[in-house]
This record gives sequence, structure tokens and C-alpha cells, in this order.
Amino acid sequence: MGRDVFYITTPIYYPNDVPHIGHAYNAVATDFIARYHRLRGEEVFHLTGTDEHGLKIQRAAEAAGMEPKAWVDQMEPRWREVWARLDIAYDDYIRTTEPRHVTAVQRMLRAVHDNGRDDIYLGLYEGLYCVSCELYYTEDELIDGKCPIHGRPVEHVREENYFFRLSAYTDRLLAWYGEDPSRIEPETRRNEVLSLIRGGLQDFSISRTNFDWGIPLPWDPNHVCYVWFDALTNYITAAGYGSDEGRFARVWPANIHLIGKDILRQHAVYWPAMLMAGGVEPPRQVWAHGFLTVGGKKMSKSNATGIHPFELLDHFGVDSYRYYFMREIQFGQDGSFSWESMVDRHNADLANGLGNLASRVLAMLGSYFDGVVPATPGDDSDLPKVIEESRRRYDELMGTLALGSALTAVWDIVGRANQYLVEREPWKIAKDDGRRDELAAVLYTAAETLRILAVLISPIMPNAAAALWTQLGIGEPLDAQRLPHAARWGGLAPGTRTSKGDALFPRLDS
RNA sequence: GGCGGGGUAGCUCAGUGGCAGAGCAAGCGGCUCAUAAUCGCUGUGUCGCGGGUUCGAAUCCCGCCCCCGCUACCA
Repeated sequence: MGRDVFYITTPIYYPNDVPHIGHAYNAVATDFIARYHRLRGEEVFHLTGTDEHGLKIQRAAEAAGMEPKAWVDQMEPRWREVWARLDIAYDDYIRTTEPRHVTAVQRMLRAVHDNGRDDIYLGLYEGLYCVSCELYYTEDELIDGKCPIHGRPVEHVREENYFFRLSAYTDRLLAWYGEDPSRIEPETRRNEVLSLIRGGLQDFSISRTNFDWGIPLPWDPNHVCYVWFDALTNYITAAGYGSDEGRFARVWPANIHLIGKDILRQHAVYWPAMLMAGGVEPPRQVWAHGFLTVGGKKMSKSNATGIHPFELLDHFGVDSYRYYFMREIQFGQDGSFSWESMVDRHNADLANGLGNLASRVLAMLGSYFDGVVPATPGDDSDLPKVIEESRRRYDELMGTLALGSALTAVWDIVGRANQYLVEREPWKIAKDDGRRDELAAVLYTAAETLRILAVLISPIMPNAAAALWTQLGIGEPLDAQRLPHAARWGGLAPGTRTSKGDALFPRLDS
């Protein structure tokens, strides 16, 4: 995949929206995947950002008595502060109001407009318009034929807009996906898209004249670019389209556009067709995850289930937060969130599982060897084999974005290690001075297992991994570790001075 | 209405023809290095309902009930 770079994107967010755990779900998943690829030694480009144009922004700014740019400047940081708290290590953050993006969008529009196939044409957009809202509605949205907000009659309005000839791309899109079905995952989403395309595609409008907070069309500045050509183009802007062709050739096409299923159509139909029309290769893969549900309902502001990530981060901490959502929910399916399940998951897997394992091993190293990793003649434990097998499954599952199963594979190691300690009973061996070699072997095996666990969990729980790494006292930086080499048995040097620090994951009361 | 997903143990879910599974929770026992932790043992569930195909169905077919999402340009 990829030219030289593993390129993964999140959607870009509306500054006006309030971040909730559904947005964060996408961000965490993207970051987990990106960090995993970095751990494998790949050059990674992880992009996120904000979508800052449009009538809604313009109106919100007006209502606040501000210029639109000043408005988004003060709204946008609310997103970055969430990503910072979640340890989202993006490589670039794009704002669609940046000059580089204006350049790229206009260039893209030009490329499509001038492609000789008349793919952009002037047409009539007809719709039901509420003057008070300054918005178009579909018939379904109306209440008794009137505006749902103002209760006033809507007008049938026709507006001259430029249109993109999506209808001309039906066959090419089907051929594109026929070549390689994995271009849309998971399968159920792919099937939806294919049936949608087969049903015939309608052209869509790409410009507006009823507001001006947007990017002007290069050939007709009376029109501003309307949502799709502006927003979706961010993915190539950040890769260097229109500004750095050398870089663009290395970075594009994106390996993965990670999105929610609500914007599948735009990413899997509109976007590839737009790129084809502009002479740019479509992305390698669009991966649509599911929605979080709260109490069995899709999360939303209206039913009071729009939970802000900070509400959970304050209680659980960032590592537990990241782990919970990735482990608990089958990636690709909808998943239910509940406070109780989050507490259970934290206590079972993190506090009692990994955290307690580290605690008991480091405590014994401290008591029996003054914290120094002992040299050992060797051990006949099956842990090296178990770890190698788990690491192999982890890699395989991360490759197919079975993120929860990948973590399960790592926790098989935790389970086996706890079991191993009970089988060997080092606390009993320690009472017999004649069995020092045996004690050394057991504790070396346990400590080496912790070292490899720290490496494997680093993409999902960077802080806990670093804390464990520090407790193990390993000199080489964790950031410098690379898979698969770093997971090979025997990397922990005898003589390493460990120290039992604070609990990695304190138990939580419900 | 149409399209899609789903209804399996208290909870979350896996399981697409061959004796009903996992994790968590719960109970009992062991151990005591550890964060009241850990290890072992314990699951008689109408696999939504009713038919059908089959030697055999949670798994395939038909019908029905219920839940969720989408249904086209405001992510």
C-alpha cells in the first residue's frame, strides 16, 4: 500500500459542533492505527482538521457579531484541545480556510472544469426554501408543508448552480471497485455502496450564490464552492496537491480514509469520481466504522447522549479511555457505550490484568534481586512461543483493522503470564537459597514479558507503555523500538535496574 | 414503502449444516508475590415466533413479530 508513506485521515470537523465521544472514537482509532504503523518503522502521515466554510458558519459568526474567520479561529481550538487530551499524534492539522487549501481547491475545480468532458456545468438547483432559515429543506423535513423551525410556508426556489456530472462516472466507479473490493471496508458497507452506484447516480451541485463564506469558483467568482469540493479536497491539499508535486507523488493516494458510516456515500462515491474527473488517483481504501450507541440509541445532542470526551477522561484517564473504545467495540459495527462497562473493562483488563501483573513482577524483582534483572541460564517456559504467536496475530489483525481482536491477542499474553506465575510460584522458590537460578529464570521470563507488552501496547496506551518502560529501567527509548524486532524474546538485558513505581492503572469504584 | 443491519447465557457479543461458545459479572476451592489481586473449577440458555428442506439447522428456504440505521447534494 501507499507510495512511500502510510497516509491515514480522519474526517474534518465543523467548528460549530461540540466534540463528543463519537468524534473521538474516530480520532482514537486513527491514532491507534497510525502509531502502530510508526512502531513498524513506516513513515506515517496522519491528518485531521476542521471544515470551516459554509452558510452555517457565516450565520453563526453574524449572530455573534464577528467576522467568519475570527469566529472559526475561536471555535476551532475546542477540537484541538480534545485531541491533545486524547494524545492524538496527528502529523498535520488542516483548516479549510488556510491559503494552501484555497489554492488546492481552485486547482482541483479547474482540473475538473477543464477536463474536456464538460463535467462541470451550469444548471438549476430547485428546492423548498425557508427565507427565515435561509435554508433548503426536503419535503420529508417539513411539518405540514411548513418550515420545521419557523412554521412558515416555504418557497419553491430555483437557483443557478454549477453541477458536477457524477452520473457520468457510474461505470468507472463500478470498474474501480470491481478491480479490488477491499477499497471499501467493511463488506457490508461495500455492498451498500455498490448497490447505490448500480441504482444510478445523480449529478450534484457544487456551488452556491446565497452566501459568500467559501472559496470562489475560479471561472465565476459570483459562486462559492459548496461543501463537497471544498471539504473532501482537504485530503489532497495536505498531501501537497497544488503546492508540492514531489511530496504529493510520495504521499498520495491515501491508504485509508477512516470515516463514520454516515459519510460513506460522499467518500466512496463522490470523492473517487471527483478525483477521476480531476485526473487524480482515488484513495486506496475507505473504511467506515459504526456509531456509538448510548442506552441503545444513536448518540446525538437531541437525546442528551452527546457525551463530551472530557467527562470520561477526567475519571478514567487517557490510556484507559483509548483502550476501552478500541477493545470493547467490534470495529466496523455499532457499539454500545456505558459507564458501567467502561469501569468493568478498566478494572478487569487494566487494573487486575496488565497493571497487577506489572505490580507483582516488579515487587518480586525488588524483594528478591534488589530490583536488578538477573542473568539466567534459561527457562523452559512456553511464554516466548505464546508471545510470538500473539504478536503474529496482532500484526495480522491490525492489518485488517480488527482493532478489538488485535488487543485481545495482546491480552492473551497477560493471561498466560499471570498463569505462569501461579504455576511456578516464585514466592515459594525464593524461600530456598538453593534455587536462586530457578528464581532468576522465572523472574527474568516475567520481566521480559513485561518489556514486550510495553512495546505492543504503546500504540494504544502510549502513557502506560512509557510508564512501564520507565519502571523496567530500560535505557533505550521506547520510541526507538520497532516491530517485529522489539518483540523478539531476550531483549531485556540482565543488570537492568527496575523500580516499582505507582500503579499503572489504579482500580476504579463504579 | 424500499434498502441494509440486528434479535444467542444476567451484561457485551462470537459462532453460516454436525454434540450450544468467549469475555465480564456471579458461586465454590487454591494461593498469598501483587492494585480485596491472581490461578482452577462451575453455564439445564424456548439460539425472536411458526412452518419447511435435511440423517442432522442458531446456521439454508418460506412466512411473521420486534429493534436500529439509511432513503441522495446542509459530513
